[in-house]
Amino acid sequence: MSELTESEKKILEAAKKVFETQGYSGARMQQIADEAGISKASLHYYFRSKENLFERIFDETMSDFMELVSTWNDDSEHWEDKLRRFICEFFVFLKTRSLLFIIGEINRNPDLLVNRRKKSKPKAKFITYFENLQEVGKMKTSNMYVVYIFMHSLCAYPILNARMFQMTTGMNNHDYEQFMNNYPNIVADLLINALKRGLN
Amino acid sequence: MSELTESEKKILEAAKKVFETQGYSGARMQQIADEAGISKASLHYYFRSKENLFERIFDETMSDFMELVSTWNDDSEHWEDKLRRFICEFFVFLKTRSLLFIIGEINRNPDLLVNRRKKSKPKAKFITYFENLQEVGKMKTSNMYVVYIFMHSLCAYPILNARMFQMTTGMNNHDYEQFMNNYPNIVADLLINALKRGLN
DNA sequence: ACATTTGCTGACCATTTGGTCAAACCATTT
DNA sequence: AAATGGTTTGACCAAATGGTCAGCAAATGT
Repeated sequence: MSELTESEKKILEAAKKVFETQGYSGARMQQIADEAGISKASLHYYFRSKENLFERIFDETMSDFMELVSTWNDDSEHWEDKLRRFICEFFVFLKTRSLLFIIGEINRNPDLLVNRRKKSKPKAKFITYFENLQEVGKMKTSNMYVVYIFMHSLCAYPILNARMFQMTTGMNNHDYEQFMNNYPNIVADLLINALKRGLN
Repeated sequence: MSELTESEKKILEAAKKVFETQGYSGARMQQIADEAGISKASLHYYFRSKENLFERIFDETMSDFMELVSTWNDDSEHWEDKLRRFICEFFVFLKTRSLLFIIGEINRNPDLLVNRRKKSKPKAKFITYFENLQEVGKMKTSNMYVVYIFMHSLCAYPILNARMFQMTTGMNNHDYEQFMNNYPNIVADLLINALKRGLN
């Protein structure tokens, strides 16, 4: 199925690691080659340029995020359970992808988003789902854009900013991870409660 | 009072702009010189090295953040008003500093935090303030670490991630700014409500 | 008027870095 | 065994980049 050779896989894995930690400007082709255990010339044999390789990595991670954002299957599950499950999955997802990399690169070069804008849906399914539920009268009135942003912020930022939070709260790495174990459920509680109560 | 010459001010301003948008690796000494309207040689005349100039900029912004985090004057104002006012001020503050720059550079080189750890307070005043209020029985039981992280996340992330939120919600730049006008108050409402209700 | 310090710069340097290329290597085919 | 075609690399190149330095110019001191 996968049309990638062993070398290509190694390169992409190495490139991902280096780009995500160093950013485009900070990444070095030699470092990627070393990490992949091949020569720099081989790197250029498979991927013409740094720009080329970067786009490959960026697009892949970006696609993952976009897919997640637009994933919201409209089955019969009750919205509370659905939301809680989504938040837990969202959190796990965020821990394994470098969102900081994406945000940082977009900040450096906003065109990275402009090029993608065409492909993506105009409005996150999450928002329309809850707006519909609201119209049917199954839920108090809330601005679902706010709920959407709240959910993303509460899930993403504690991961993005983990190091600084560890410092300002006095927790060490282990404490913080422990602390984060139950965190998604607290977020779910808060949002479910806010939705039930209504948020304007 | 200010012991900086006109040239030094221009350089620092230019360096801040360039470092914050491009990061350390992406920043070019020539670009900083151009932005400041002087020669590259003059840049090195005032600040020995890129590293040196970077530290100056980073430390300044970092200090601003650390000061804000530890700012929580324990006056007689009611905690609800105090919290709401703080959130509004926090939000304005975040809009004028590049938090993404700080987080990105820390991610690239965690030592930047390790060196600072000594100077900073072990625990944010915010947390102890509300923990005390709780003990006196003026408030339901909540994990104040959670409240602390909630507040930071809800304020910072919508600014950090503005571009992607604009895309996934279908708002343009103007709409989003409009939307953000009342946002701090919604955050305050949510947190005050959560604290009154109790959060575990 | 002369000397000295200070601010500033063009020209230059050493190193780094993305990228190229001819040649070697290796598995498969003929 | 020779030819073939894909893979890999050391050696090399040109441009970019952080940094240096002798010297100029303008203020400042004597």
